[in-house]
Amino acid sequence: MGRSPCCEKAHTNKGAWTKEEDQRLVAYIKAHGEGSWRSLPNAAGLQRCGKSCRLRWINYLRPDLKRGNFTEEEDDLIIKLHQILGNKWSVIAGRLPGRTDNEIKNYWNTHIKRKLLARGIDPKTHRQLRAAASSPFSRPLDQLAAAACSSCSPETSGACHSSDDDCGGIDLNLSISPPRGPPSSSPSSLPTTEEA
DNA sequence: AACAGGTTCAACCGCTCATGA
DNA sequence: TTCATGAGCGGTTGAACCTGT
Repeated sequence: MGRSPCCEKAHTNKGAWTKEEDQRLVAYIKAHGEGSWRSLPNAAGLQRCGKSCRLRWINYLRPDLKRGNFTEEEDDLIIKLHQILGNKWSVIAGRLPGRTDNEIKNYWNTHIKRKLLARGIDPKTHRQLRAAASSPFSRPLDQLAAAACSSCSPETSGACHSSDDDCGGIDLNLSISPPRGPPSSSPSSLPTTEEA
């Protein structure tokens, strides 16, 4: 209703990015830095929506991305952070260097959800599901969080974590910090499309 | 070898938030 | 204070890939 489209759809490509598009985007950001996503496509000679460019850069082309499998430590950290923060993927991603919100969101939906269900834990509430209470794998996340933080009880863990408490060796300072450094920090390490 | 069903993940969509005029 | 615009976020989709039969 009166909402202007984010870009001129008639002249924008959609779907998978080509190598050439990736190269153009990387080259442009290398030269001019991130930002001004709306005007970037024109400036970079891309037939793409600015949003699409931003997403492609953040989720795939950024040089500081880790990629590859998540470690057990990352798994646990995601679960704990999700218990505290809920579906704040961007904030969770901010605590996991080299990981993106989209990647974590996908990983949660495909792997961790299932893992928690197998343990008899509701992935939404992080509470024990009744039916699976006797699962040999069950270890209520409440207990996990409480064990990680001596000052937390299952009932109070949420409130506790809003401070700068260091729980279980995990820095849970949740103040919003830029999830990523300046793009110009190491342009030479930009991935080539061959790597992608 | 061929097919069906399941899984993964890149990308899109629509909404809210932040900012500046 | 209000409105317009751009940026960012979370939910969802669908094509590609994998696995079992």
